[in-house]
Amino acid sequence: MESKSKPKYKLILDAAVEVIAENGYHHSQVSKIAKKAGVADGTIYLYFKNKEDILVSLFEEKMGQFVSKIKHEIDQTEQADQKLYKLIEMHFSQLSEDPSLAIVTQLELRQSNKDLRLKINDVLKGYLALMDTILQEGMEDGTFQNQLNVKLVRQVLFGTLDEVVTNWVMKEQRYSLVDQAEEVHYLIYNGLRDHS
Amino acid sequence: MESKSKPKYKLILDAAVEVIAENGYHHSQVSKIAKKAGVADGTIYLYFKNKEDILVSLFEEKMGQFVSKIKHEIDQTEQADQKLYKLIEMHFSQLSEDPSLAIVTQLELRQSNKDLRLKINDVLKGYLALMDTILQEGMEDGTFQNQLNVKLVRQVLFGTLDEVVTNWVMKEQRYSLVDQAEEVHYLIYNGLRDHS
Amino acid sequence: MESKSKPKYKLILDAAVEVIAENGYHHSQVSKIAKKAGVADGTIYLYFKNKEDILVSLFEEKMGQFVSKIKHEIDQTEQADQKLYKLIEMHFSQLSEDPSLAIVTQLELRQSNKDLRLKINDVLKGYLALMDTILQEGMEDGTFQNQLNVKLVRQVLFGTLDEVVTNWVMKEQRYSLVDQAEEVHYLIYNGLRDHS
Amino acid sequence: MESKSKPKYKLILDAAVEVIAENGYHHSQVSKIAKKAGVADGTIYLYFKNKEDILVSLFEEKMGQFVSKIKHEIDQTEQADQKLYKLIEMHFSQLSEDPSLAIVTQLELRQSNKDLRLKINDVLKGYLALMDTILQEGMEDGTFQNQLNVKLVRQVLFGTLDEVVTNWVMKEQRYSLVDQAEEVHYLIYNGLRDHS
DNA sequence: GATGAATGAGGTTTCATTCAT
DNA sequence: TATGAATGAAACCTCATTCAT
Repeated sequence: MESKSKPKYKLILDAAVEVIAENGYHHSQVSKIAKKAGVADGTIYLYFKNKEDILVSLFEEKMGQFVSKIKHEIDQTEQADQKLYKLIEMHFSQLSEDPSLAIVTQLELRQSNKDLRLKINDVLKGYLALMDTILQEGMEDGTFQNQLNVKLVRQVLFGTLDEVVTNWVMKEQRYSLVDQAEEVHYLIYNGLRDHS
Repeated sequence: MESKSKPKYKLILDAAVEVIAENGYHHSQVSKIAKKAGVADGTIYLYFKNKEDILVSLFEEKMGQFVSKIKHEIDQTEQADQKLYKLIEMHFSQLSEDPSLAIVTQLELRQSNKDLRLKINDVLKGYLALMDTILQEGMEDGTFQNQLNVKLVRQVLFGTLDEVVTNWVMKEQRYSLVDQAEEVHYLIYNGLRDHS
Repeated sequence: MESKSKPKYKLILDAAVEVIAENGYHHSQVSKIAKKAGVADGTIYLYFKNKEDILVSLFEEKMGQFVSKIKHEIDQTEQADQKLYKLIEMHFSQLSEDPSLAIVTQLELRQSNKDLRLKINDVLKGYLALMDTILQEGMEDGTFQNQLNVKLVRQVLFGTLDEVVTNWVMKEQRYSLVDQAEEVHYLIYNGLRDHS
Repeated sequence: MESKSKPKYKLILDAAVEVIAENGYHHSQVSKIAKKAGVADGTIYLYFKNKEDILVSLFEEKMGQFVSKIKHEIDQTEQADQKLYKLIEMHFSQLSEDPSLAIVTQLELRQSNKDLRLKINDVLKGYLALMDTILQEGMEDGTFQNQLNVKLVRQVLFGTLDEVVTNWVMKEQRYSLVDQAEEVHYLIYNGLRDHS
């Protein structure tokens, strides 16, 4: 039951992350979220169209911050392979620092239906575009091979990161996720660069 | 309403795949599966403990065949990189040939609760072990670098395959999945082999 | 479909008595009770934990009134044998006046499972204690023999009342129950008093 | 899974008593009874019309023996008050000797519906008639008062016996039921005899 | 007579959403 | 804005009974 002067909108989203991480997606009733946020059930519907809208908004909000932080770091980095490293490292570090969010994104939100997952994918597009940019840059400046199938490589990259984080979450975060950044970067980069 | 002389067990599992692929996990009532299988609702419970058991059995059955087919092919292949290629190619081809199954494994089955997901992970272990074997072999015979972190590489491999298939399913199978095998193999293999 | 301004809690309990008396315990679905009470099915669960809780509450509520009315009358009576008579007479008269309740307590509620029956027995304890008090008093002031086994006599008394009422209910209330009070009192009292 | 050469009819009834006493009325499925009797589910229906018929037959069979044993003893007794004592004592002793039957008759069979209970009451009529005979005899020979309302007295007697046995069953048979026969007889007899 | 695989009707409870206040 | 009491649709599973063998 947080409160202070935070706008109710944010209050509700933060409550949602906590409630879902604690109870799992299917046991996260609207009434539970309302209680944790310190508002009435009905109030939720003044700020969100329906339950799904809470989840999409939650993902938009968190993912927006997630991506913009990575973008900011990358903009201060020169070489494409360094940018790739930064992306991997920050992907891991940000989720490491917010385990509740990690549980929600890696496990709980996937239990939602197809419609919601399509909307979530929309939100992800910004992140995927960022990956594309790095790859494109690297191809152009010779860091990576120049005939890469960007869409496919992006799937390799995203699929890898996603799987590594999910494994870490399912193993209950018993080891350092960030420590794996270097090795993951090596494997991906090694696959992408020109060895000729 | 299929029937012939198929044992009811198989009849029900096949019906379940179709119904789930058509209607989505959460709209796949037991009664719908029973109808499609051409049996009474109660008959389901002569063969399965409960609804979840249908799903676990479905996954066990299909995944068992999936893995054993790949294993069989790989046993007839010599070099580790060729085995890796076979695995990727057959992973893609088998799911290409059974789009209903692909929809179920990539999208619908993930909507299940944590318990079910843990059971599904158990079933996956056999497949992951197969990957480990290939990697180990390749490290020993010099096909791959010999200091690889097998567990991590396996996550790169599985994460990549999973993501590529999911993308293909979400894009409604509008392109050839198998055609991507070569490129995926190249990227992974390139990341693993020794370039010195 | 009653309503007026009665609180829903009471509305539901009254509906439950009627529905159970009419349809029998096993054909008294929650939805039937809800309809008779003029509320939605879900509303029941705002006031009661589950279906069993309706029954326990019903019994507590009705039995509470039942006993307290008898207690009140008895407190205004002097002699133990007169108190005994009052108890018998009011036991009969109260059930006579509410035949639905009589059907429910004598027949339908006994069809419940062991757990529920234990809870019902708990509720009965207050009534049995009242009987004990009367017996004790009568033994002390010489109305009854002074070496009675109170627990056993109470079983004779309660068993008799219960059987007489059940017979009346099963004979579809075709005769006056209250008219039997005097004779029952005579038989019991005659058995208890000192004839020396 | 008994067998030998017992006819299946008896085999099934004996199994029914055991199963109901062990599992309670509501958890005594026909299939469980069949298994305990060592026959197939369908076989039950060669000997009994339906499930209810098993219970009625069970009660008829056991109650028939119960009553005829009491009758036999009573026929060898002269005085009405001694016959009353015999009836009480044997009522208690027979149920003491077969606790499974006691549980079934006092607790489990009462969970059945109204129809079944009416049939059970039919079976009881023979026993109640026996009580009537004793009372009638006693009234005629002056052992009891001669203006008794036989039907009502019989309810006092049966209600008392039933309640005393039920209490003993619910207290898990932790004391001697037969030891209470004398006291119960005294209370009833004292209520019935002429003190003038 | 005996089997047992198959049937299919039936009911409690949850929870997202509304709307009168 | 905010409330929270009320709504009502929706589905898994059990088990008495049947009937082809």
